[in-house]
Amino acid sequence: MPTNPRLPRRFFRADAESLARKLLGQRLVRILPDRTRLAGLIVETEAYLGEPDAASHAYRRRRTPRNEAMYAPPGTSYVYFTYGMHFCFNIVCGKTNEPLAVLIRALEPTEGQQAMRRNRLSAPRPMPKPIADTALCSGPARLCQALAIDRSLNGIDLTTDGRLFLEPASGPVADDLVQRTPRIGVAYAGDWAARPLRFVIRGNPHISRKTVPKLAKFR
DNA sequence: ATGACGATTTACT
DNA sequence: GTAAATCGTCATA
Repeated sequence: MPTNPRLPRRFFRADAESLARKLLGQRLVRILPDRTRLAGLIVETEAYLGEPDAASHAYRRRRTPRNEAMYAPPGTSYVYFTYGMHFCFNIVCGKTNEPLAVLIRALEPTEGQQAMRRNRLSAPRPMPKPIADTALCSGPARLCQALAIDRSLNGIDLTTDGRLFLEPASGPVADDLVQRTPRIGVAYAGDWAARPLRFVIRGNPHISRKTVPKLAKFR
């Protein structure tokens, strides 16, 4: 049976800012072990620029077991565990050995919302009320939970793997629909905290925050 | 071996 | 608006 086209390797062979911009409107697809297909359109991303970027896990070319996947070829996944309970999913870009990545921060769910909701209702904590569609994948850890993305998907090749990949969706998002803001949760990064490296589809209800973050304290 | 911290989310005032 | 949850990771020693 025919398989849908995917974004090819060359799509990811780009600097992090360009890729973060180009990923808006593209489709992220997750196939579960039972063959359930989950998918959503990317509506929020953040670029992490590697060596010079104080907010990046690869700042000063730091290389540890955790972030090893950042040094892999473009189109590799980088999934990391944080705050003792959450996973976040990135797409590695640039060239091999150049630790650039784009964090996927929110999706507009398009397929498998029922299964997503089921995934969200399990760990780490049950939720009291039904989850609105706009809250299903509106945050980097939420979307990982909804799509059942965990450590087992770290370092995989998104251009060939059958479990997690990207498909081209509606054409490029128009420039006037793209809004840039500072990145979320990187106040520790000094000057880099203020750089407008977060990309969102303006006004989309599935993004993680409604308002532009204000700059928190330095240190 | 130890301790400080985190590319977050949720509940609660 | 503030704080708790929760533990792998990494720098330091």
